[in-house]
Amino acid sequence: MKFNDRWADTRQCVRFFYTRGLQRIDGAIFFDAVKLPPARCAWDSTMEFIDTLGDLERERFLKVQRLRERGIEPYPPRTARTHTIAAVRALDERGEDPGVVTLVGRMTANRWTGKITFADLRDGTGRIQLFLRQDNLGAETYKHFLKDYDLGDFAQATGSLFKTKTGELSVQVTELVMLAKAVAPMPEKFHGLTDKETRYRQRYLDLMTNEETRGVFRARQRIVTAMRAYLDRNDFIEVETPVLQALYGGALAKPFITYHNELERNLYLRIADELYLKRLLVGMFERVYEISKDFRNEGVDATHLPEFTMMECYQAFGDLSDMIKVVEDLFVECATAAGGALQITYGEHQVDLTPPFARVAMRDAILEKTAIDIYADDTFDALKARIAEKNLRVEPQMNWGKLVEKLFGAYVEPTLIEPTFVVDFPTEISPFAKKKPGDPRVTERFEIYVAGAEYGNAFTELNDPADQWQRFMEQQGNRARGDAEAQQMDQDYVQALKHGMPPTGGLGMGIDRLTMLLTNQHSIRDVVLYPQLRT
RNA sequence: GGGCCGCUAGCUCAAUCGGCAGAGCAACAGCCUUUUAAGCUGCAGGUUCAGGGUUCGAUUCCCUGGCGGCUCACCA
Repeated sequence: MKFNDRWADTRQCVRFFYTRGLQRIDGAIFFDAVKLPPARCAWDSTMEFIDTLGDLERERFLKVQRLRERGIEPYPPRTARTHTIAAVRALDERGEDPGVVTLVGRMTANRWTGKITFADLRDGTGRIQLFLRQDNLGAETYKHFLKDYDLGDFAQATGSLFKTKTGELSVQVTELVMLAKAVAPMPEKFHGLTDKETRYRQRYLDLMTNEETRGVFRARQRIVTAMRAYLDRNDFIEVETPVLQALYGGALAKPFITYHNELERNLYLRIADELYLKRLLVGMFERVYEISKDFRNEGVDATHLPEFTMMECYQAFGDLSDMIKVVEDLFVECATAAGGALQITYGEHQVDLTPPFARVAMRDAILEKTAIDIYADDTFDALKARIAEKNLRVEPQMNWGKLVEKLFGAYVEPTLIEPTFVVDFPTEISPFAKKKPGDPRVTERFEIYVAGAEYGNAFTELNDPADQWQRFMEQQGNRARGDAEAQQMDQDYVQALKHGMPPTGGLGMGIDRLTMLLTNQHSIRDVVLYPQLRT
């Protein structure tokens, strides 16, 4: 512990306040710690708190105590805001003068020139300049401002609007109130906070410092709102399905396992909403959707997090072509909400999101890029050879569908820059999609690709209970051969299908990745407020 | 999981070949009544991620560990 003069000063100040505050004003007690009561009191715990502070924080905490000594509460319970900063600016732009206004916000910059200080005040809606002049505030208040206010403090400023000689809208402050003293200093104002770990772990610092970060998350909110509005408008009903599931399913992925004490059994965190949502169609809801977190116990990188946000929607009496329209509409709605334009920049790519989007069959796309016909007889070994060229891992249990998927991912996916629907996915990797009429090797399924990445996945949903049962059985076989992502048999789901599910189109879209695309962010961690980091 | 890179003051970053650990911002003591990353003077601020090793001497070289980033693999 450092016992420098500043620190001793803070101690004295704190002790002074609390002895007085606890009605123990007594010269003997005041400076004689031995006579303080042995029981823990506010003074003790405040002392312990001070011991946890760094030097700069102690300096600021000293100001907290100084304010209290003078009868000023540094954390008052209420404010008297009359306008947001954005509202004041809007009035000004219309040429209206609101008269005396009271604004609240965080002080983010000070430029002082003697008996005048220009300060920046920022609230959730914008930034405005405060003009603090000794002549307006009075010498004592002005000195109090200089001594006790720091960058980062929340303050309330009252005054009238005027333009400085450089033409900047400012508040001529006549009254200043501390709303919340910041004990810890803000990150540096010019470079801001760049350390990525700190930005993710202490997101509040990132948000208070970096305008771009706030912009990304506001855009994300607009994207989700636009998506919901579109689905609501088109008679999709928003529902909630279980996160904790006795049997997980609906996607090919590894789950998180948790344990229920009273039930004495394992439960799984859902990997998809699909099977529960489609049961609702059996129950005769015609259009349902859910926007929620899914969990997959897999790798963490720039496009994968263990928890991520998914939108799934299902439309009874619809099919793949209806989902194509939903996807195209959603891209238009969300892009408009996020940035206003359908022509977007993503990294080095310029992309036009104006429908209709291109369509290509998986076979044709692979044929074009690799000269391999996945339908030819010798396909299996040829696929393996080409995949080996790419240094991709070929597991012995991989079937034709998995090899096709690998090849597609390596040779085709990165080349799909303009929005493209890829159709006709292998049946083996599409256990919930209806087979294509006349060609049981592939399904009525598409994925939408933009800028080399996938943003959505849709099927004409499989509603034949016998076929579904067989697909589950095949998955069981895959599992037996070591495929950790294979589906478990879901008898109850098959039972539901036995009661009849209407012909249905279904779609899943990753909200995080869509937000990445529309905000030009290249790590999923930058579009999730609190991303899981390694540890 | 593999490879590469990084971790220095509250923040952003320096430190030559292994030779006294520095600057800007923030803070502190002052000056300055229209500033825009304000300016000026002064002062203070460090477990150089942790532990070990080599060395007269380690921020620097070596080893181990921690945390992170990028990338490859895995994966929706």
